[in-house]
Amino acid sequence: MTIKEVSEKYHLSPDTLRYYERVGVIPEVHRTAAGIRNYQEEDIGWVENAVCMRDAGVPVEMLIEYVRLFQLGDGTIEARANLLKEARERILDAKKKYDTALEKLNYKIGRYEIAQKTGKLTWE
Amino acid sequence: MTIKEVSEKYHLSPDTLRYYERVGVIPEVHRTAAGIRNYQEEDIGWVENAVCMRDAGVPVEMLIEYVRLFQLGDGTIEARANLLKEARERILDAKKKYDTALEKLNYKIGRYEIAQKTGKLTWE
DNA sequence: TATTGACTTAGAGCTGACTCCAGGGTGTAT
DNA sequence: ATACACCCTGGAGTCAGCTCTAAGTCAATA
Repeated sequence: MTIKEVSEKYHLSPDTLRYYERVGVIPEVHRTAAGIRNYQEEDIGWVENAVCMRDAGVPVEMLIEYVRLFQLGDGTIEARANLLKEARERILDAKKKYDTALEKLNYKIGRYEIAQKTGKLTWE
Repeated sequence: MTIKEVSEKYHLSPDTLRYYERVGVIPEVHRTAAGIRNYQEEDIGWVENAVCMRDAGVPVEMLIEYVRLFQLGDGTIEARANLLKEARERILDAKKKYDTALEKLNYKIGRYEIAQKTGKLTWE
């Protein structure tokens, strides 16, 4: 799969894919004899993972660290597990904040819907 | 309430509070005769709201636009309601992505817990 | 064979959201 | 009255995470 195909499949630019590889968010991608990136299933798996984690706000630094540990082999299993657990905690914390904001928004939107009938907000 | 007290209450720096005011994330704060910020309940309400929305990833630009519309008065009620609904949609979308990432993480962490007993991951 | 278009790298540039700094004013405790 | 912690502004600096540019390579088509 070419870089363009992967970029279209995962809605990120070829530049971003190259950037992820360059800084180590994903390991080095397979190449053709001419040096052109030729994404294998393995590479695509890493991309999919990176996109998923980035979408959940996991920092690039953390993904880089995970890949680094992964490449060091089985001795880093515990460290990697801890990293994953930390990522999970961050996401759970962020989700709580999202819920707080949603409650506030729902309340406000409710008030606005009443206001749209009367033409004015009675209090803020 | 001084800027320092507000900053401690909401865990953001005085610089950030001044920045929010300068760019319009919150309306102008009340001042003492000497020109020192003296946050009233009203001002604090805006700060609380800004913190809550920022924590949920609502962009600064959107908060600025809301404050701008608010200050234009009742004629902007519909526009403000739409803005709030857009914010809600964004947050809901982001939450979905967080759930996808959480599922992935839970699955992986489960595999790592098994691996920690055997000392190696059998497949990746 | 010449052009087109997608690929390559290294490195510079951009955006959003702060964060810091210089130079100066304020307020209160000793 | 002087020290000290706090406050002010305008503007520059920082950081994460991309995004773009220049200069060049390669494969396929007219």
